[in-house]
Amino acid sequence: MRTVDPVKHEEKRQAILAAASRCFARDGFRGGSISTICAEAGISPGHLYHYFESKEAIIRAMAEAYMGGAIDHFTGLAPEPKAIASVLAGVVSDTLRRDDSGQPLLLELVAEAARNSELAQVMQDHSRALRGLIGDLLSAGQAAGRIDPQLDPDLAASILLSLIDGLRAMTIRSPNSDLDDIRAVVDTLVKRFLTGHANCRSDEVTQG
Amino acid sequence: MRTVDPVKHEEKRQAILAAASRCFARDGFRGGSISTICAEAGISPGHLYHYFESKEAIIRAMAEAYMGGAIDHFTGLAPEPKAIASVLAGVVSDTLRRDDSGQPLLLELVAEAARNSELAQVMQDHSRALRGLIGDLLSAGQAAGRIDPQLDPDLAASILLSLIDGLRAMTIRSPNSDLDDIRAVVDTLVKRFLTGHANCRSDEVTQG
Amino acid sequence: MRTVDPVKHEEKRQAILAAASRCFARDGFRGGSISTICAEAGISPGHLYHYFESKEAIIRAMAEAYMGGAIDHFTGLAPEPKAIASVLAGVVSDTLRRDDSGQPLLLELVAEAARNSELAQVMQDHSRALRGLIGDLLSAGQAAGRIDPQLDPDLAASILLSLIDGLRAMTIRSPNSDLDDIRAVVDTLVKRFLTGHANCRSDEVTQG
Amino acid sequence: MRTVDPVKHEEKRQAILAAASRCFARDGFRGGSISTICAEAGISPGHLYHYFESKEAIIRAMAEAYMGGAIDHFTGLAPEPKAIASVLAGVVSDTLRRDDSGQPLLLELVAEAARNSELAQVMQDHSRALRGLIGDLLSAGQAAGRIDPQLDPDLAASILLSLIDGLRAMTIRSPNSDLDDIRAVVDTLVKRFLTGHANCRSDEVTQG
DNA sequence: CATGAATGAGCTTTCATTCAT
DNA sequence: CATGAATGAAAGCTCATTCAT
Repeated sequence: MRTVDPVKHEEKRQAILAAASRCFARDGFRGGSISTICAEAGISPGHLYHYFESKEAIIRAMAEAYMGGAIDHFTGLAPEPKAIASVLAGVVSDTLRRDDSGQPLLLELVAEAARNSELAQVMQDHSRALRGLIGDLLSAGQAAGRIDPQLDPDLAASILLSLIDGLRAMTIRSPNSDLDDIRAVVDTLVKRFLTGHANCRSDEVTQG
Repeated sequence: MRTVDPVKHEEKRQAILAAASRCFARDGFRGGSISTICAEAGISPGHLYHYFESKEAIIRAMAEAYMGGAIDHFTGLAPEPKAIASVLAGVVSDTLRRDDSGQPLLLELVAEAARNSELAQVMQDHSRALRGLIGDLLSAGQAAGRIDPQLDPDLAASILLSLIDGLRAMTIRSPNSDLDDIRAVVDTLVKRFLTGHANCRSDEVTQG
Repeated sequence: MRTVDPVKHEEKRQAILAAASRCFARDGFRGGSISTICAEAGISPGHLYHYFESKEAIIRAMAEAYMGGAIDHFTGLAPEPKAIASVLAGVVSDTLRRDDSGQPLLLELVAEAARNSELAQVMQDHSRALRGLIGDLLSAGQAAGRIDPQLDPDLAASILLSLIDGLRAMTIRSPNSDLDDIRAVVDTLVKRFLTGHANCRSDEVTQG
Repeated sequence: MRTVDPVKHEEKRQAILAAASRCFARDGFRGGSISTICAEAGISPGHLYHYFESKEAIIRAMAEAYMGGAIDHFTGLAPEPKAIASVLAGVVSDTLRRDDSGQPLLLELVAEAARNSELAQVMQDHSRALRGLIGDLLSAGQAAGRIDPQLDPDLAASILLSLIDGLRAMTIRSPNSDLDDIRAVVDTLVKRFLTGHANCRSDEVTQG
């Protein structure tokens, strides 16, 4: 009757979650099977149920981890108020750069949330948190006079998140696009949107 | 020697497709089963295979119909060159208005296309077509001096489509948002993006 | 209310049977489907049931036709009593020559008869008839002093038939065999068996 | 960390194979269903797939086991060179004696091999091996002066195998035959064929 | 005579989950 | 902690057969 090492337990849990991510990214939530995940994680199916009570629970945990990552990403951001528009434009357009193999997962997650209320809850909570973080940045930018003061920070944040989601869809819709070109235009779009200023080409704005 | 009405055949096919849409919207592509679809369509499981050779084929047909609808939507648009920015802004923000029960389907479709190459093909073809239609509108707008001439029409179209996709995700991410507020901001975003002009609040732009 | 032309009816029946033969030879009795047969015969599934009451009935009719062909083959044989051993040896070894695409059917038929009593009956009746025909030839040969008089004609006939069946299996077991070589040895075997004489090499016997 | 006994696994595999043999012998390969096999083996349908990856795989394994048995049978044979003709005659005619419930399976197997290339390969490999074994016996007999030296051992072996196959068909074609009578004649046939000597009635030859 | 729409049982296979060891 | 044997429901799909037209 040994005591369980909670650290090891958590590590294993994370390893399983990572394996699940890979499987789900490859095969989708319905297509990825428990036995595939077990094979990928190098454990037996019976054992997996010591860490997660169901497939559902894995998906939920994964969703939390996935979106938690996004929150960390934005939390880490603490730009000079003057540069906020540029930084946000960069964050959005960087969606297209990250060679995140989990890319497809986000869309899968959103689609699944549309019919799984528990997942929907997780998603809403995280989206609210994200909106809050971005909204704060925008407010700071407005205080510094670099963001159009008439924009509602929360609504604008909401739309920026939508744009990020949409760009993930784009890589599937139009996989042959030149990502650098797209990024430049996205950059322009975000800056024009946030500043409300004329002629906000990337070069000019970063100069100003 | 009675060759039966091909019109009836096509009608039935469409009815099955409609039933499938409802089921897939409710349960997802993997979750929606042939037997559910048959129940919804009021036919026997065996009979469905007189109309579609596989579940895959149903999904493909659905994808084509779904995206074909979008193309029709944009093809129907023939705005005054002067009003193009406004009209496109309206189209984008209207994504949020349509109580299209097929809403969740689009994301599902994109997620599925990420791992189903045949579906990916359908999607790419239609996306290209859509981009072309919107790009033409933008070119016309540029010729009329109402759209920023420095924007590449195809890239800009691509991003508008992404935005539409992203807005669909938003209704899931933040179902409690006030859609009218969102629409107003989206409107602003699109106009600022396309015109490149300062202070492009909806009211002002439509006046100009 | 026209009167049915019985000749045309019978022709169609035969055409369907021929189509069924091709399908069954290709796919087996269980594997060959009614709809495949209909496609091959160029008729609709519903119509097929005007000619045969069930798939079973088709198989039965086919079995009868198939074995009837063998009976015709042997009935047509009316050799000089002196030559009977040679002729029979030729008939047996010719099994390997006929490019009868229905070859596999015979084995299929026998295997099926092992578990389908109705088919078994058909098969037994025809086998008895065949044995009778061959037995008569053997008796004639014995009367002419060219067949070992100690052989029971019916038993010997039975074994010759077995040999024919077995040779059909051989083309599947050893498809790369040189059929001419095999035929020569089969020839020797049959002659030695029937005559009971020493050194019955084909050349010598036919001379003698 | 308990890796379970691979012996038990193999035993279960064999038990399933045995159950499958019984089902296939009764219903044929296409007629015998997975669920019937599972019922016969006393396991659940899902569980069967821990042992065999498909129905096809079961059939293949069965074919291998079945034909492997025949090889063992012949490998076990190490007769005095003098007695080879008798021994082989006995082996052939014993086909009719064995109350092997798998009898019908062989024909089914051959028929199936005619349209299943993987099965055909298994069958050809085993047939070649069998021919080799019998051919060696015949060569030994030839060296001992008891087998007609002009016979090609491989061809003769091929034909003996065919005869065995054919005798299996006979029990279906003519189930009312007196098997002992048949066996005696088969015995005669084989001896006459192999020795090439006159009057090789069983009694005489075994004396000589 | 002829069609093909329609059925529904049954097929092979997959999979989340449980449990004895 | 860890295994993998075992379950059974449900999946996608096929097919012989019937029937209105």
